[in-house]
Amino acid sequence: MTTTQDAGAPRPVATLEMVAALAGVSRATVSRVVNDSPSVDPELALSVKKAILALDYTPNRAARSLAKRRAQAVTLIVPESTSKVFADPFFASVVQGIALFLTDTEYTLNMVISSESKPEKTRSFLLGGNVDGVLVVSHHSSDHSWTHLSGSLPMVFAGRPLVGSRESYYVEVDNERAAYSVTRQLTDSGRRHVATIAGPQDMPPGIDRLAGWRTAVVEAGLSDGLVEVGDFTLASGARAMHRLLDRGTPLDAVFAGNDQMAAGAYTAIQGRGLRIPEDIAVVGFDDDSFATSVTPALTTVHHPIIELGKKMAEILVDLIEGRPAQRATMLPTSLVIRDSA
Amino acid sequence: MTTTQDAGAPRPVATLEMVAALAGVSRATVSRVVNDSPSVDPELALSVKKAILALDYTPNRAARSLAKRRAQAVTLIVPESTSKVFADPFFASVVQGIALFLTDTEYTLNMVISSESKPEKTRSFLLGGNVDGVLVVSHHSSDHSWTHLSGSLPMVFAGRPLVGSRESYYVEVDNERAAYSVTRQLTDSGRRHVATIAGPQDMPPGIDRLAGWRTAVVEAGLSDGLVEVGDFTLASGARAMHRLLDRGTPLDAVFAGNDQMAAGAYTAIQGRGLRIPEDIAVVGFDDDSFATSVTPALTTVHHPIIELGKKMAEILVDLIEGRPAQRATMLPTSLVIRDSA
DNA sequence: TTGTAAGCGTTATCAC
DNA sequence: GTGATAACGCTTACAA
Repeated sequence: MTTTQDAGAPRPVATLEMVAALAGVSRATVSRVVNDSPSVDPELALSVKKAILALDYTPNRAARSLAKRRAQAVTLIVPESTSKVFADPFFASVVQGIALFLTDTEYTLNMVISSESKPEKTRSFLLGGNVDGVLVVSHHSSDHSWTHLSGSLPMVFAGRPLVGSRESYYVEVDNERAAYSVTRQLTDSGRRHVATIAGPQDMPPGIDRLAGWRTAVVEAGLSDGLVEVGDFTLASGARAMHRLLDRGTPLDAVFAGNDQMAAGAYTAIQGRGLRIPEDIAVVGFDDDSFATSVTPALTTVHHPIIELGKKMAEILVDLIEGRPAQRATMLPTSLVIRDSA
Repeated sequence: MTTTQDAGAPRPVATLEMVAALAGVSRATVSRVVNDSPSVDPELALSVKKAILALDYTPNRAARSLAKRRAQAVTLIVPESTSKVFADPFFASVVQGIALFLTDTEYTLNMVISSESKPEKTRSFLLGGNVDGVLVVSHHSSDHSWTHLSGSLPMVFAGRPLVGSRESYYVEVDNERAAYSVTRQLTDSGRRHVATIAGPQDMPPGIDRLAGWRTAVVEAGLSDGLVEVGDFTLASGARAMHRLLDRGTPLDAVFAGNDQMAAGAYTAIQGRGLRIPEDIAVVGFDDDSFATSVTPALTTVHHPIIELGKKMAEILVDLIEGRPAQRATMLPTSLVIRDSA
């Protein structure tokens, strides 16, 4: 047991007032310099900047928010229910993109776990003026329970919300088109029994990617019956692949709804002594860390996830600051041909 | 550059003043009720509470921070360099634990990416009085570059820092002991050629777990030469396992420094047509989602990661509020016997 | 262009 | 116990 640091005596932080005194100007002028107002004598500005540096002055966020009537903060809502989403590489990258963008702005990123037990707490936090905008990142449909807040607070979603997509702001990729094109990769190379491990059918990405696959196989004159559904986790991919294999029908290729499920499919396929891509070709979606962790490296769709996060943050800031923004933003994907198909 | 267009509907947030008016008391009294001060007439308190509810009043954080000279916020520093840490299930769970604990406090959790390009920005943010405490979660040694701030700001680390551990606050498990015991699981069951895929040797968990393995194999009279080093990623585990297998020496068991590397080892082992656990037994460390995603399910060490995050936050809050706290906190681990060994 | 001064919504120090 | 009233550090009309 040791003693603690003294929390009651904060270290001396310089205030705007002190800067003003040192520079021999009024606080208003310092404030103008700090917020680089257009109209301020360059010479004065210089001496103010010198004083700021000398005192190592940093504006106090609380005071600033109070005066501006802006929190200067955006909140990321993390659904508590699914602790898995947090470990999801998709989620991780989106958050990274968000944080990266916000680093260059005046906004701070804070995170709340949307406790289902007391949604009121989250709600009042969000609506209490503590936050200028909200970001919702979740694959899962049930987590769009915050959609109704979008009337009161700027809000941007990662991916089209299942409901209320017409009045929501969101950023996504063309899942259907991308799924179609990666499946074409399979059919074009002569595969005749192309299955899919689809994502949850109550989630837009799950639905849209399945649709893209279907279009491609039908177009190639193949059966669209080889479908098993997973939940985007590695384990579910493995189970779905086993079910596919257990059908006993011919199978020479599979499109997994994301790379994690593809990795799961790998374990099932290789666990049965089959070879990728010789016996079964595999393609995925996302191009995340799983794609290059597996052997052979996975052919997949590059999903610009970090960009997606950045874009979400950018749009949110636009919204907060009253700039016009598009409701639906589509980011481009690309095919990444590796060794699995 | 006019920004006249306001985003969304700036809903009327009730202020303390309004509550006071409605309840027919002074603002001071309302404030006392809100902060449940001991001395306030129960009857008055009740009517104030009623007014609060009626107006859906939420205290303004900025104003409160300003008056209290406390940010009421703690910051999580995320190293930018390693975008991988973010997708690391360890990281994800720690953050989850932190967020869970903070939900029940007055503190807000915010995240900053410690941009290496401009460390000054991060530094001034932290030291500018915007934050009451700092949490550092990183497996990686280089990311403890913030250690020097711990003199100026309460700070808690996930895991013992490589340097300055005597004067730092941190929470961890007894990595060496746990690694020893899970390795014993292997030696006790008669395995005679027990290898390890160690974590990075510039990181305490990597070092300590290797030491635990070594003690166990030496104690069993076995060779301690079967060591390959990975970086805690799945891919590195696979590569290390291949190197182990390529040695051409007998091998019937392996302890991987974490579950991700164990999963990588699985792909290498099964990819070569060997069987787990018949040919090679595998054990891991962490008991994360990988442990149950692989087949056969992985025998591993349960690492209470969410608890670890909670504990970190708890200690940080203690520190902030001037309560005494232990510098080193050790959390218990347990063995989870599944099917891989 | 620069300064004065009035807030922003709370908390805290006093008297009463 | 309760209520004025002065901070808290900054922004922003409004003057000068």
